[in-house]
Amino acid sequence: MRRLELPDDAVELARFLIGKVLVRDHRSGRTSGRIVETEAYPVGDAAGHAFIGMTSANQSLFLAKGHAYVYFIYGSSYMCNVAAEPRGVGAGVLLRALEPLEGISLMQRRRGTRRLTELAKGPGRLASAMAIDRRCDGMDLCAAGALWLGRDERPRVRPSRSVRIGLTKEVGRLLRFYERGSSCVSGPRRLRG
DNA sequence: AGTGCGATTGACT
DNA sequence: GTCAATCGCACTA
Repeated sequence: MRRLELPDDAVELARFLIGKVLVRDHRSGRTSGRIVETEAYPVGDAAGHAFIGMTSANQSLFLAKGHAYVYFIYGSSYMCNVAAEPRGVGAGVLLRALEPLEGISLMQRRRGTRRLTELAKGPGRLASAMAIDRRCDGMDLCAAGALWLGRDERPRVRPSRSVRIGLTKEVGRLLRFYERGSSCVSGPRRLRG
């Protein structure tokens, strides 16, 4: 698959990434999945981790667009984001769900379930299924490496959008994108869910 | 040095 | 449907 050319801001990137493929090349094997759900955290968004300015924890959000920002939350889950702006500007897109494509048995072992629709439904499960952790933080997802973005063979449908999930700030903004009809999407599948 | 809490999940009623 | 576990980090002092 050839290198992806990413759009210029977080909202466009979140929309763009629906229907693309996330590939993980790990020593235990390759896993990949079609991205079916994302959320945008644009510049100036009080719900975004970049809002407080650059710190040791969020610095990868300020890398050039296409770099991974991976963080650990609730003592249990890793979240995988894609930086969305030029170097020095903090904004990103959270990857929330995948439809598994390659390495399904490996994902099943990592997740402890055989159900395809539950392997990567939700950001923490996505990271777990793909063996994404702190070591992936700062990787360039548009370069050759252990974690990268590619295209899917299948046609892309126009993403639906809704409010974002789990936030206490900036609650009303329609910055969640998802593939309508996919059973791998987490959470509500209607406009104001 | 102590406190509060978060872009969640899995277990349970 | 509800709810607690769990831990790294920002913030206060």
